[in-house]
Amino acid sequence: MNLVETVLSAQTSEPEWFRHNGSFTDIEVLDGTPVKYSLYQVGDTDTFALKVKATVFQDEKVTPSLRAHLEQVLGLTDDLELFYHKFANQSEPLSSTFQKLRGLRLMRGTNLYESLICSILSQNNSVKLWNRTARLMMRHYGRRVTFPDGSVSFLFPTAEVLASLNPRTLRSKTSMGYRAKPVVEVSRMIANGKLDLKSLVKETYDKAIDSLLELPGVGPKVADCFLLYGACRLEAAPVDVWIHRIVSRLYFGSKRVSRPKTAEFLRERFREWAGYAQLYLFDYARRVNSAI
DNA sequence: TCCCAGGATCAAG
DNA sequence: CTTGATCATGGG
Repeated sequence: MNLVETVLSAQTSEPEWFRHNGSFTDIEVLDGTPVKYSLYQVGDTDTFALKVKATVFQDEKVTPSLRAHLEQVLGLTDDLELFYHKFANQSEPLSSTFQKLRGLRLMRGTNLYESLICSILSQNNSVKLWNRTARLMMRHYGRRVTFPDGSVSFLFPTAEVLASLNPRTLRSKTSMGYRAKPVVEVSRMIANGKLDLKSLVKETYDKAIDSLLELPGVGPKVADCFLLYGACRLEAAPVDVWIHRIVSRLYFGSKRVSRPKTAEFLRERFREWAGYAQLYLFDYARRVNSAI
């Protein structure tokens, strides 16, 4: 496990965790109650432990829930060694990313609605900006929680609350630009029962994609983002500008390939590891300057 | 000032 | 099925 690389990889469909001198902090509702937790890694990449501290109300027993939550969010059961082994041959360009990124895991969200909205916010936006937008949205429209240690946090707003807003109001409060309209529209579809994400993600990949593409503000990349990070569908490979560039360079001799074909290529080549391949290529392209 | 950021959408070719 | 213009917003 490489916790720092994993959390800082910007590979999430939920707002990034806060970083505080060596440890990360996040809030999550577990068993109906907000839990604030901080964690850091001890040991090295191959032999490690995660030290977790939770701030809870009263004497709630959150350990089992928190453990299960972190296991899912950090992909702790993903068999990275199998992944490395499967694509270890030198003729596979992906293998050149393994050394630097060893221990990088794919983070998942745990809230379908939040993942979908954040994926919409991320379109044609920088990670920094869409995260700021999401935080503003939480502060303005999310439930306010005061933890026993005195700290105050805001949860992600519900679909009902965002559905009740005028898009222009949402836009002026959060500077999310033209994305306010689809955010409100999707929220209304969920609030009035026309859209059920839970049943949507139970469909096959192709069917789920088709349904998602009918939603306002949701195109191929956002749909894949939601399926991969929000719904843990590891066969999805979102193609953004970075992936588009690096895949064209590494696999097509820098020849221009369309985005749909890039996505299709990744899915067919890496199958159930397409999401992970995308993760490693993305991180490699962004962090290793000479890669592009 | 222009270009870019984890794009989507619509009109034309 | 591909290309171009347009869409807000802040950073570089």
